[in-house]
Parts: sequence; C-alpha cells; structure tokens
Amino acid sequence: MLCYDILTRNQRHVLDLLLAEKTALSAYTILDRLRIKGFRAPLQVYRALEKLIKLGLVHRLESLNAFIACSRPECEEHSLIAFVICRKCSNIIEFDNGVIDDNVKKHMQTINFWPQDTILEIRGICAGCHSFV
Amino acid sequence: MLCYDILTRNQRHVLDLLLAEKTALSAYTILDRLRIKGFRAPLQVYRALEKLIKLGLVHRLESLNAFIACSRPECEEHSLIAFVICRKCSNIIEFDNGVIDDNVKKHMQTINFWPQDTILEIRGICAGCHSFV
DNA sequence: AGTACTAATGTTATGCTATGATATATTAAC
DNA sequence: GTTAATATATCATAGCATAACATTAGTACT
Repeated sequence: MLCYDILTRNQRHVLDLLLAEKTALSAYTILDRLRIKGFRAPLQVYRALEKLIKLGLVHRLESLNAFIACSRPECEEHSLIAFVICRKCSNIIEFDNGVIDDNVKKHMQTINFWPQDTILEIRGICAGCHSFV
Repeated sequence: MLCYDILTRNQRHVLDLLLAEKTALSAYTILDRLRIKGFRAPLQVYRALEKLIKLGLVHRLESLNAFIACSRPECEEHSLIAFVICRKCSNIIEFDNGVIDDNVKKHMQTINFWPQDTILEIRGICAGCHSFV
C-alpha cells in the first residue's frame, strides 16, 4: 500500500479493521470494534475515515451509509469507482469499468458539467445467491 | 401524471411540495413545510415518500439524504435514473442515458449480477457556476 | 348495510448517522 | 526551541430513519 506508513495510529486502526472485514462497516460499528483500541467517540472514527477516503484507501457507500476498504489500493487512480451490492448476502464487489467511465464523461461534456465525484452503486442479487432461487 | 388521482392526501401534499420546489428536500424539511397542512411526525413524510418512490414519482438522492420529484413522471420506465448535482448552486438535474445504461447492463452480465436498482449520482460544478470562476 | 380485509394514518418512543465547538497533544519545519 | 500544521480527545448537539402500536378510512364481497 502506497501511503500506509504515513497513516496515524487512529487511521491505521480503522484501515486495518476495514481490510480485515471483507464487507462494509458503518462508522458506529467501527467505533464499537475499536473500543478495545481506545476509541471512545464517533468523531475519532469519522476523522480517520475522512483522511482514508481522501487518500483513496477507503470508499464510502452512499446507499448504505457505510465504509469499505478499497480493493485496489495499489492503483493510483481508478477510472471509475463503482460497486455492486447483493441484497441477499450483503456481499459487495468493487469494479472498475473504463467504458462506462467514458460514457459518463462524454455525457458530462454534452451537458457541460464538470464532474468531481461519481457515485455508481448497483443493488441486486449476486450470482451465488441467484443460483439458490 | 399517470397515477396522481390514486394518491392519498398525505402523499399528494408531499408530491405537490416537491414539484413546487425545483430542488431536493430532506424528509425533515418536508415535514417542516407541511406542518401547516397538519403534518406532525417524520413517519408521515417517510411513508408518503415510500409510496411515491415506489410509483416512480419521486427519487431519493443517496448522496444527499434528500428527495426530489421525478422530472419525467410521464415516462413509464426510465432506462437509468441518474443525477448531476452542482456543489456550488445545489442545482440538481436528472438525466437519462441509454448508452450508459446499456454498458452497465452489459457489465452486470459479464460479472453475473442481477441488478435491481442503479444509483448514479455525479457531483461537480454545473455550466453556469463554472463560468463564474 | 354489515363483515372482513387492506391500506393509510396518527403518535410516541427510540435508534442510527454525522458534525460543531473547544481544548490538548503530537508532529514537522525552520 | 519556537512556530505552524495536523491529529486527538471529549462533550454536546443536530440530522436522518424506523419500530411498535392504536386508530381510522377505504374496498370488496355477501
């Protein structure tokens, strides 16, 4: 990981937890899990998350109010950060698709909009869960 | 509007308000504006919103925790419901893009995922605000 | 009309999510 | 070592959302 050694104690605790879990956690769940490390208030979590998100090591899932470690922290830049979220098993998969990204960028040009952040979250049923129907 | 006459009193109050405002409102803002109509509790708003969203007359903006009237309620089905949100003027524009939708669907097929809801919200600076820089 | 069913409403209470404000401590730069 | 910037700790508060339960209103059928 590129900037792991730059992280502070709290930031590293939060990132380590999110890397250990494979799924997304809410800020308050993170708080509870890190009480053993001395965390006592939501702000400790939110401030660490803020930095980790800025570094691209963690993403926020807007539709879940939850946070997940980036699955490709080695990448300097994603073309587009996007997620599929299974409603049954709650599994979350991050994906990166240059074609979709190009489509979006092109559309933004046609409507004359300067995009800064793009949120793409797709909720549905994953392959594993679908085969159980 | 297709199903306007089916709506109940509370649902109609909420929809009318959202149609009058051009922007997105939080549930609690809606509650405050509708106190004059007799609204007293958040649940009255949330329940009306739930129905309106199910009917496709209102959309939820996940990145804002806010709600906005659909700008194309006459459409039975959108190919993809997507928004651009200006960080400066807070203006919100709904858009519909078949190419993006097709490529998302295509990607979902390749990863074997059954999509139900797709959230696409793009935050940045709109043309009007950008020209002031 | 009366019964049964379904959907919507009203209300209280509660829980989850997020940030403001202030003071202290730590780190980096000069 | 002083300064400046960043991170931390803590308390308080604001904002968002739903559980649970009681009541009312509308619909369908006999």
